[in-house]
Amino acid sequence: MKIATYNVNGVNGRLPVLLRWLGAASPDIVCLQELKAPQERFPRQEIEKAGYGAIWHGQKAWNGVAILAKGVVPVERRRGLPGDPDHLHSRYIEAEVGGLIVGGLYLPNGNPWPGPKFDYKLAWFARLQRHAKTLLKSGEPVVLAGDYNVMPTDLDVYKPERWVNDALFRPEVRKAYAKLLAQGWTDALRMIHPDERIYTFWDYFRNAYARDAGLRIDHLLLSPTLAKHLKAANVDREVRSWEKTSDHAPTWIVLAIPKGRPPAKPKSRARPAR
DNA sequence: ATGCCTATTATTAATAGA
Repeated sequence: MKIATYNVNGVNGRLPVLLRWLGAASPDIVCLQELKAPQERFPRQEIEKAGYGAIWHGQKAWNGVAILAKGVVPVERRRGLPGDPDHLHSRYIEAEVGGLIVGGLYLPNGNPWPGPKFDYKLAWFARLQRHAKTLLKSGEPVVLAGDYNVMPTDLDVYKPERWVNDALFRPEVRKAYAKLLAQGWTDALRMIHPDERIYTFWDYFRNAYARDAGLRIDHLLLSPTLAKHLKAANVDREVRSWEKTSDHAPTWIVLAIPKGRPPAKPKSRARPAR
């Protein structure tokens, strides 16, 4: 079972790149971010033709998230996080796919710091933490995948000192990410590659990809029941070199579970005697 | 260094991204 996250940076503008990558990588489940398309302009037919069912939450010009699944339509569980005061930003969508719960997210960028956008990012992060805790407590197999807009550590930035006051690397944001992990989630890329410099994003500016001036900001977090089955994780970084490509590269994991046969929900230990 | 690139939306420029 291969699960990927990909910030496409415009699902219509990048459609040839998306379809080419889907054909080459053949993921079972994909979380997409930054559709940059209103609900009615999602390229459903082209994606269906490629063999994927889809649910999506669009928005005019900005944001937008989707979940694709090979051969099936994801069963939507929710869109938006509990406690969101406006629901104007399309940044979270959650579905059941083949017995797994998949949360696809696009965390706010938050620049500039300080300011209202940064405050919104922290507030959104807090809502994500609350919802993530609820998901963990359910004991279900869950993956939370998306563009978190945070580099968790120095190892995830080509030049940490240049980013210390950026909203993607501010201590408050890194702490929020660490606090989320401390609930019991596993950062899949880091589990497989504990010491490697791995990036998922390269700026369009300054020839960043050629210089490998990258950031690791796209993450797949696994609940304990899924983390046990993690077999591989990586970034399809060559996609970043394609024509008319996104500034992010697809990031993926492989779980050693048969498709549609998720690990059994752990039994409750404290079972009343009868 | 606050610009360099790229997309969307609405009219040739503004805004957001990270």
